[in-house]
Amino acid sequence: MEAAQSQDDVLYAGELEIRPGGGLVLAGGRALTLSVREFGLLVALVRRSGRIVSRSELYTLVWGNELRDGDRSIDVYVHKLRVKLETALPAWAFIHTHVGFGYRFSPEASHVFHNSTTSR
Amino acid sequence: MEAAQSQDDVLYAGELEIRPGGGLVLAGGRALTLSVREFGLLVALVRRSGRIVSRSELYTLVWGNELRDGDRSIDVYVHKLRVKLETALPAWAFIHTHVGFGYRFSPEASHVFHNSTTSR
DNA sequence: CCGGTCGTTCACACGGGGTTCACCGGAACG
DNA sequence: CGTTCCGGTGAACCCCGTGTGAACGACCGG
Repeated sequence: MEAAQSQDDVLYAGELEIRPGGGLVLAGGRALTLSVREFGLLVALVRRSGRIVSRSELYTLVWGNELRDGDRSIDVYVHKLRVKLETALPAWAFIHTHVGFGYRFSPEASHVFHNSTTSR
Repeated sequence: MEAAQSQDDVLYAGELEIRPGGGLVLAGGRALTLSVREFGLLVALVRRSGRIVSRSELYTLVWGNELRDGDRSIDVYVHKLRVKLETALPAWAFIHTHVGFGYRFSPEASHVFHNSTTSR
């Protein structure tokens, strides 16, 4: 499980502000509603920003025990997280898949179709 | 197969930064998306920088068994790697062919057409 | 009880990855 | 030169890893 951190440290990642001690996530100033698992997963990823984290490591960090073969919980929760993050901040992509390796957290501009700002 | 290395050693080669334990490659600071095979091949080559590595040795290192006669996997994956590396760092050539012998990894300035910086 | 949320699991869809094949051009060789 | 060998390259193919919607049961507050 995640090592306990001081109650008042704050993580920043792009437009995100995360208070691991308070269970709070602000996306562009607005609060996100995350479940316990979603929040734990996000914190685990953010604390390892830029690195690829394997599924089994993520599972151990957030769920607290070993990832069983065939368990898809990680995939499902990554998806739930992505949906909420993208809903809040459509212009950004945060969680990147590295097939065969795991997931990497890094705020990057999403490849939005170039509706040129001058369109129409 | 590759000998296990400490999880946090880092290989540098020109503009490349490679974390064998983390499955991550940074090219000029930006993360590259490599498949498992591509990554293994790159690591094997970088760990032998400057030396010529035969196809069969590469195959044994990355695939874990003997290279069968007529198997072109190495060629294909060298090509895939080259494409991704060149896309990320057009000014550099990393993997050099030695016909009849194998491949040699070495970051060298590529012979780019001198589009003078004053072009356009 | 009743409705809602949450975590887990399942089923199916989908795309990326690994392998193989075919074709091509260049190099080496006689 | 003509032939042969070797590596480069694009593409077809199938499988597996991942994405995704939904069902299900546990739990909780009202």
